Amino acid sequence: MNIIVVDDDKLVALSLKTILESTGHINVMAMGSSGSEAITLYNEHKPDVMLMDIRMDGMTGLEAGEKIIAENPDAKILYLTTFSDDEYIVKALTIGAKGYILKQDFEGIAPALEAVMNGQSVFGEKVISKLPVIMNSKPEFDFSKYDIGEKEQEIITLVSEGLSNKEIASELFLSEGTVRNYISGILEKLELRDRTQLAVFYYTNIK
Amino acid sequence: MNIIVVDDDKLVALSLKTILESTGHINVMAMGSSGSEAITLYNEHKPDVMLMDIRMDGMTGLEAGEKIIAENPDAKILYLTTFSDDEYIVKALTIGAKGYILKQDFEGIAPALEAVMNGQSVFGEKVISKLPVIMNSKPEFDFSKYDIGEKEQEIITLVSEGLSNKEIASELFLSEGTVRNYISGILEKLELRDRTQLAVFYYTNIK
DNA sequence: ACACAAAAGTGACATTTGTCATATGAACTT
DNA sequence: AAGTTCATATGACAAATGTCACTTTTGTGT
Repeated sequence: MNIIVVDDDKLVALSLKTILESTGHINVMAMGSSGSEAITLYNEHKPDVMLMDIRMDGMTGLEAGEKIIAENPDAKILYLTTFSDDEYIVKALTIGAKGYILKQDFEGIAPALEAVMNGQSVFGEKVISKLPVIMNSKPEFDFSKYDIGEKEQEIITLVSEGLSNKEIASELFLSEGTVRNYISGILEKLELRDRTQLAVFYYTNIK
Repeated sequence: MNIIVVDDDKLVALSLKTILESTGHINVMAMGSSGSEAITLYNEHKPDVMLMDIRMDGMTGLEAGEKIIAENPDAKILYLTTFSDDEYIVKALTIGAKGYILKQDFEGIAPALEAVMNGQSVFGEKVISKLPVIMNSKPEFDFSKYDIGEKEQEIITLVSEGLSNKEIASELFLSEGTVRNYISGILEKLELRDRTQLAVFYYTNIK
């Protein structure tokens, strides 16, 4: 199997080469240390798999990968990261990377390459378990930043379930007028105009 | 590496055993052919990895996997499927399976097992590319079922962006009254009460 | 040109909603 | 006890919303 290793840190790149070549059936065709180099090297050698760091000076591994895949739709790119970096996972997936594994797990790299070679996708230990969470949950909304208290949050929820003021009032044992006042305050703090915008806000930023 | 193979089809199970053992460093400790058997075998042998079919008579692989993982939180289960079966992917992920690969890809199974052994997760060819889509998209709402036309859909969208009737009217070059009439009709068809409920409906069932 | 249906509009009406100024009462300070 | 704060409440008002019966306009086929 012919691969290319791209890593900022030349020492890491070299170590990888050594480890991988010692397996006997992996051949490191070339090594690079930047995103732009990655693109050049890929086109020059067309490796079976490209093993690339995700964080690099200049062009990041993701940008480079995106370009490579745009030109070579079946390019196989396996990303390496130092710690599992939530934010990049989804991005890596969407550009069509074949995997996302941790550098530390050096024993796992060779098998991962094999799997990728066979058309599969590989993700490091904690990466996958985070996926369902990352994809669904919003960044956790900071109510306190807008000075919104407990009861107000409750009301926001109820409004966002489609309840009328009267219904919310009876649900919370408040008078309808009080509910109105609460909502009025919430709208002002969130700079919204009406309850529908509040519901929209809720579904876009909170739940 | 010690594994257990569980497959409905005993011929398949046997073929897998043969293929995998021929690699030299995979040992098939036991074989099963049903979900309930899987649970017994797992507890009896505590394999490094369990390779299991996802569809089986009686208890499915998923149910069995769920129970196994509940009892053994770091059990490593790698699912096999005949064709990539969208609906199960998410479920498999949420119960904490280590992978989801295609049976057909017999060359890929051994490397996948290696990777899983190393704590990684492996997904077959087309599985991962579907993930972002599956997780975000709702089942595709059937407007025609409610007899809701083009323009009505447009209005639903606008309402769900928080626009007022006046704004929608000017956006769509309609009079405000017409917009109201449209909304009135939509609410009736969808059995909703007001625009806020419509927005809620939108975010829960459509987008 | 006529007829017919679909799309768009109107006006009137009751409700709901959002805003605001102000009031009440309970729980704490001091 | 007087003062302060906080949550809750009231009433009045304007604006937005939803409903309905009915009209006008537009487009399409004959």
